[in-house]
Amino acid sequence: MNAHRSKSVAVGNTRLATARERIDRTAYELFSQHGIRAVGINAVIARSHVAKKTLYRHYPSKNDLALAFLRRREELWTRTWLQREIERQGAIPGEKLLAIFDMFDKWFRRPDFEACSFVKVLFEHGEHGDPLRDATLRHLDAIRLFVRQLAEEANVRDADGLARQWHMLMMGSIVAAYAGDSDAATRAREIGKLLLARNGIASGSGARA
Amino acid sequence: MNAHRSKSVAVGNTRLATARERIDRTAYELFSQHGIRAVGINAVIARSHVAKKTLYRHYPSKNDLALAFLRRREELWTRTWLQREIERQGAIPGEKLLAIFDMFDKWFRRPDFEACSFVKVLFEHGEHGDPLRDATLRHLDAIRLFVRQLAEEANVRDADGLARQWHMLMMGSIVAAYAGDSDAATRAREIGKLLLARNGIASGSGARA
DNA sequence: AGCCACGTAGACAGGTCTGTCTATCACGGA
DNA sequence: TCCGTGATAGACAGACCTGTCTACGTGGCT
Repeated sequence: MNAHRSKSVAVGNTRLATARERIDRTAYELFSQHGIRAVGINAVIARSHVAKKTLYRHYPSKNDLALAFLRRREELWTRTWLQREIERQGAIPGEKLLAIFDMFDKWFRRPDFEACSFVKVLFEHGEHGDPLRDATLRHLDAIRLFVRQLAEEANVRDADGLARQWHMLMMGSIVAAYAGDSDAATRAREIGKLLLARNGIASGSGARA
Repeated sequence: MNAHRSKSVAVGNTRLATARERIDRTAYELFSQHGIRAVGINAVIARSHVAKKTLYRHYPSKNDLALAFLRRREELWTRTWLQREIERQGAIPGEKLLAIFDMFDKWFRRPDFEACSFVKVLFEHGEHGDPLRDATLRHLDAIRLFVRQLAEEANVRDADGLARQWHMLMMGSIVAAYAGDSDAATRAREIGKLLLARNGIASGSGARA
């Protein structure tokens, strides 16, 4: 598949990559920054230097493009960024869980921080029956299940319960950061330590790693 | 002002109230249920049985109507619902703070629960410079300041810090509930008790009031 | 050489939304 | 009685957005 220009040199962002790749990357940039509703198809094709017909060949509708964006977001944000980085943490029980908030802290301080796409899309397309809503819920579930794995590794009694509380903390800190509190991750981490202590996990010193 | 039909009988919802009142009530219903973006001016005028010209006489633009909706939301939700109900709680330190989550629990289980309008609008109109964003942030601040008052009443050391953590919990539970976890308030309440204990407040038994 | 699949460029239809404007009605006060 | 004010009903302009369609170009494969 991807004949013709598919052997294009792998370059920066928009130069000579496949049309498909340019679309995907541009949609990712624009959707994650401004949300899905706010970005029109015309903005995507203009920024990716692609003909409208080409975009609609690869994605029959904007909805399909949005679903592909969410999949890519899980690939890049959840798996490659969050999970991969967490997995290289030490094995002290609870260490990985707390490390989530250390990563969030850096994330929240990025100048282009634009909140979690999943939460954002959940509120943008929250109407029941919207396929985007359902997809978003599945992606949020994936994150929560990852947290549950970490909780199981830490040998807590009710791993699912802790994971749901932890996930709630994560989302709460994202909203707080989005509302302007750039120390939200630190505050959430503090609460996380209380939760770990309540579950019989010491979780080292009081200071941040 | 409000001549002519202004002395209309105070009735149910859309019957014979002032045009202004019908607009306000309809905008509140529709905006709080579906969000601001999703509801068009035409939907508001249709449901409130008002001429488009009348609406634009009272509110020069949809933006103004949205700002008025947010003010009304603070009036009805924050002040009349949340604060008034909390203030009639007992005076045991931390009792009022925990009562927030008892109210949230009922709120989350309402079949028409559609999340917090402020959080929703924050994500819908999050672009920097949008006047709706700024207004929303002020309304969220008002809630947080109320929580801080409660924290001060409870004599905690860092009332502002606790209020910010508490507010984060509140928003996190709202997102979690919106994502389908109807027990989100109970989970948040549990965390709240840990926070109170850490601040030297006993907070009664383990069971819910 | 010639076909074909993919690409670009952009006009266009059809829909929706905001906000304006016209025409008409009804009530209260001078 | 007649005027003014606010209300109704709805057509309309203008913007924008999705998705279709036409016209054309070009490189690889047979």
